[in-house]
Amino acid sequence: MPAPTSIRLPARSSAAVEDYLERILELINTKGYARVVDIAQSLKISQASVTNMVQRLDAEGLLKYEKYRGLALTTAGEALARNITRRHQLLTDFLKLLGLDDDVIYHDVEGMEHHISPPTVRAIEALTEQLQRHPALLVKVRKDIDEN
Amino acid sequence: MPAPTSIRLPARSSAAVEDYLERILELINTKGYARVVDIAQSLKISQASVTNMVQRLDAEGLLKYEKYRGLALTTAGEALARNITRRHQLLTDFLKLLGLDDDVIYHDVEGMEHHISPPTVRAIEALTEQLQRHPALLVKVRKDIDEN
DNA sequence: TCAAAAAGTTAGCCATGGCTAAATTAGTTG
DNA sequence: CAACTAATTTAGCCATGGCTAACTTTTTGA
Repeated sequence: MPAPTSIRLPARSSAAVEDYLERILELINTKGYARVVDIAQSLKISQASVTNMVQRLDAEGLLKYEKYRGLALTTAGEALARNITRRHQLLTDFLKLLGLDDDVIYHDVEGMEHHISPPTVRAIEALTEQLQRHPALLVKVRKDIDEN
Repeated sequence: MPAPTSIRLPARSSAAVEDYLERILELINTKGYARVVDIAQSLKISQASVTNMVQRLDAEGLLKYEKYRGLALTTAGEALARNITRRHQLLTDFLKLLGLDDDVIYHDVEGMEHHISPPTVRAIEALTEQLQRHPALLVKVRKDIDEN
């Protein structure tokens, strides 16, 4: 049997699952761990809700959870979380390029990110790259926005 | 009292409410009316669910509904529906410009449209206009996409 | 006109993903 | 090491927005 060349991602995750995974990865990256209380504070939801979801994510194989102890992302969970994070960052960069306010960007990305398919991600990626090479066009866009 | 110069839009609508209003306006524009059965078929949900929501939209003042008879958007409902439709069309046009497939566009717009605030709408509008004046840049973007 | 079909409604159910309150476990500290 | 505190878990609830099945109203056509 040949070595696997890619990681199998779960079929389709809900927006809630994606939000949890994204935040868990971020906590692990910044604090080194992600406790229930940390996740709850970060997502501004109750600890009870977090416990529930964490148990579900364990059942789905996206993380390993030991009751009262702690959790760690599985390979699949981490791969998924990285994908989600990359998409989030790309969208944020793109809207930033257009000159939008940080709070607007935060709000809109938070809502949109779960609904953008890989082809659209690639398209926005390509567009962002080209826009960065055409500052003059961006200047015009920002001026148009301000004039409204 | 001076004449009102603008229509008061409801505070904030759920994604479901927005989907209903958008589809109802579309049906009225194309068929001249929007029956429960039409809405149900168009949104691919049951007639029972539509009846429920239509009664709720009536209670919220977004449309006038007469049991067993029919419905008509109120001024507020139509204004909201037009806004939603305009945002939907703008997003579709934008993604089309990037060269994405119609089914991808349909899927992504359907998901994203409810999460994009007015400033971002304006920004994408301005960007779309500028991109239309720079076909060369769009060609490059589409080439980048294809190369991936 | 009147019976069958189509449309609409109601009742009751389900899943998702929140919540609070109360119970339990783990960690800390005098 | 006991007791207090913080963290976690459980139980039970709620809202949203779907569903099916059964019933009612409206429309249609022989």
